[in-house]
Amino acid sequence: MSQLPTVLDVGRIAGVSRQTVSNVLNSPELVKPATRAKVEAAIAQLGYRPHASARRLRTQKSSTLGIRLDPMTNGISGSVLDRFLHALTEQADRRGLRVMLFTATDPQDEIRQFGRLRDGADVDGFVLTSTFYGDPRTEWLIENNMPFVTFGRPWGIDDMNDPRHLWVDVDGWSGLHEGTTSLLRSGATHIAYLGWPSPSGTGDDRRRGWRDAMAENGALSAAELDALELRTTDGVGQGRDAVKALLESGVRVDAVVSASDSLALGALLAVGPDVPVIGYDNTPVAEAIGLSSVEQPLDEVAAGALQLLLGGSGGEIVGWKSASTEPRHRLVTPRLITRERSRVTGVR
Amino acid sequence: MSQLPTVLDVGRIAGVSRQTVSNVLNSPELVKPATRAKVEAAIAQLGYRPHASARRLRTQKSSTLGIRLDPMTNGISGSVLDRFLHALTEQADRRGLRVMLFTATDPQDEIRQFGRLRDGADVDGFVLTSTFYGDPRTEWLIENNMPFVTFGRPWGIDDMNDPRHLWVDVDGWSGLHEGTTSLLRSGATHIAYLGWPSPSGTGDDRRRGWRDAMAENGALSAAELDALELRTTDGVGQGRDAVKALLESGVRVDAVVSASDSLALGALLAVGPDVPVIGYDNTPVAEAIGLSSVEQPLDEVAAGALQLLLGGSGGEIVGWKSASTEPRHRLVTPRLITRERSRVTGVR
DNA sequence: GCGCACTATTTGATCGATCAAAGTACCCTC
DNA sequence: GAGGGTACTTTGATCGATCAAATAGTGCGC
Repeated sequence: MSQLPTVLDVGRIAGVSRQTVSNVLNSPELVKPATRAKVEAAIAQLGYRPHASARRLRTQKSSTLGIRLDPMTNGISGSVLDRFLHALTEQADRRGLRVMLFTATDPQDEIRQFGRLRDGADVDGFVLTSTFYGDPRTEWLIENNMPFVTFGRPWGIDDMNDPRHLWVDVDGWSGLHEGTTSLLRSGATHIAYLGWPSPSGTGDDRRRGWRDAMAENGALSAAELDALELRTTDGVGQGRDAVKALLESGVRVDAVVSASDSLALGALLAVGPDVPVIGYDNTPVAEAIGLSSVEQPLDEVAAGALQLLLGGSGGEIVGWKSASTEPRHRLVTPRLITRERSRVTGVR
Repeated sequence: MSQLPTVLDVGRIAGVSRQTVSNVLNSPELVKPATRAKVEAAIAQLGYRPHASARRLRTQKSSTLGIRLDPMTNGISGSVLDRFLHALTEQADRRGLRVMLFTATDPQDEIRQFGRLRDGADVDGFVLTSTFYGDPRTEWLIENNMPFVTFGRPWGIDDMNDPRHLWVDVDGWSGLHEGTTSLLRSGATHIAYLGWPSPSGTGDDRRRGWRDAMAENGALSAAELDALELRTTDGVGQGRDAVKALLESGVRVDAVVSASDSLALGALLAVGPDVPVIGYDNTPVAEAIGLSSVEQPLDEVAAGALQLLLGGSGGEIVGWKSASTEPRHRLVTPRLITRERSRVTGVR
């Protein structure tokens, strides 16, 4: 087990000083091409890798992002965070960043973790998921000057355009608008919406997508739309019960669009195999069952998050203080995955 | 933005030297209680946190574990890794360890990443998932003296007792044995097994659980058992087709046990709502659909993995070179989650 | 041929912690 | 009271990199 090579060893072999080796790695434009080639050869020969901790100590940067792993198993939609995490890790890697995980029991605890990770120079930026009304976490991060980006819009009134709050989100409005429109085109007119109780930033956004598409179509009155609008907490059973109640009340339902695959699956159980249903998130369940669903382009979300955090300039995590011309947020458009027909029926 | 306090600042306030502060943190038993109290007060007063990178540079340890995030969206069972990851992060945190993610395109690439992360002192141990026959990764790690533990037994002939290979696994045999036995007790005799093609360490293990339970019961001959044994690649469609073919061949099937929830869901589609089916992994799909399934106790797996890696002694990641009396592996027993009845039928 | 600007490279200092070795008390024994 | 042990604390050196400033090397104008 020989010692790992250091900049000094590389310099010795290449016949230059340690600083020149450092420059080749960090500011190649300062080094004469011929010298650079020699150094690069020596690096390759020794298999040299910079010692990340030493670099961090000196630069006071970790090139690492922290992300909290959700405590609750999010049921069916848990895989969304999972896929996002994968996309984020992959893209971060490509930019020389690492991703470190942590857990927290509640927002207050999460803030404590922010502090710990920052003080230890473990991470120098955070990616937050599942933001909510009046989220104390973003406030803390802004006050403490920690770079961060959220996956999810800030849902407060003015926050959305706060230049200090970088965010990426998926345009749920567009997803449900597209889904609803596609059903309308196929001949359905009485399309129900199955979503979550207000206020829910994400939920209300998706609901408006359905409502606007229905309004554009013009076949139904506002009162009729109100009747087709269902709200319940997330879950297969809840979705099934809500739709079942709607049907029993005698309302005509040609199709259902919903705010999640869980609810959509519940709807499927209630309406039977012949009424189209569209879910949201395109989870493995949707694929397995043959349920149409709105897919969030998580690669794009991850790429956008990193781009905002890095401020376009390169490997440096700068947060919102990047050049003032940089955009502060990004809204990506989801796409509808259409599947043949559900294989689930309303047994029991 | 004042500078973060260092050991020196703490020492100044407490009226001791930097090393004493360090000792309070790392070897409190060396410090006189009265002194320790003063130092601890100073630490609290300043809100001091040790600088992780500086410590790592000096000790050449990172107190960080690396784990690869699976590149493929594992379909339905992806959530297993997800839940494991959460359990691991939480338990690691409790022991002062951090978890860092990385991705890789294939085993060879993963080995490259091992090297990068080790050389940069980013991590000092790895947790591997989804091991397979003749896995080159474990070999590399052993040769390069990197501590690691696998979630999954090494499936080579002699590897299972190799003292240098620490592993934790779930006793798939037991899971299927229990599932099969429970079905037998409820009156079924012709229970089919739906699993993956050999050789598959995990799959063959689960298959034996079924087979042994059936043999103990003694109602069927070996030839009859052979006829009830199905093997196909993982997937809902594949499972459905395999079971459908079996039924069409005229074989009697009272129930089905399977190696995964995906296959189980396929089986459900083929047999209809009145034949019991048991899946494996207890994924959100199983819960949503109302499918009985074998649940892996991932908290226990994570705890076991860390215990093996830390060798009982405390916060130090030592790998297999811990005290020779320590156990080298751990097999945890899954438990069967019984659900009322499937809600899925064989439409289309 | 002298000086100035500019480029390329090297040297000294430093980031914040821990290791190793060297003090400093204090107590005990013969 | 000299020597030796034990308990606690401090000092000097170091981990591997980068920053800041100093030094060599080069070209060019006049």
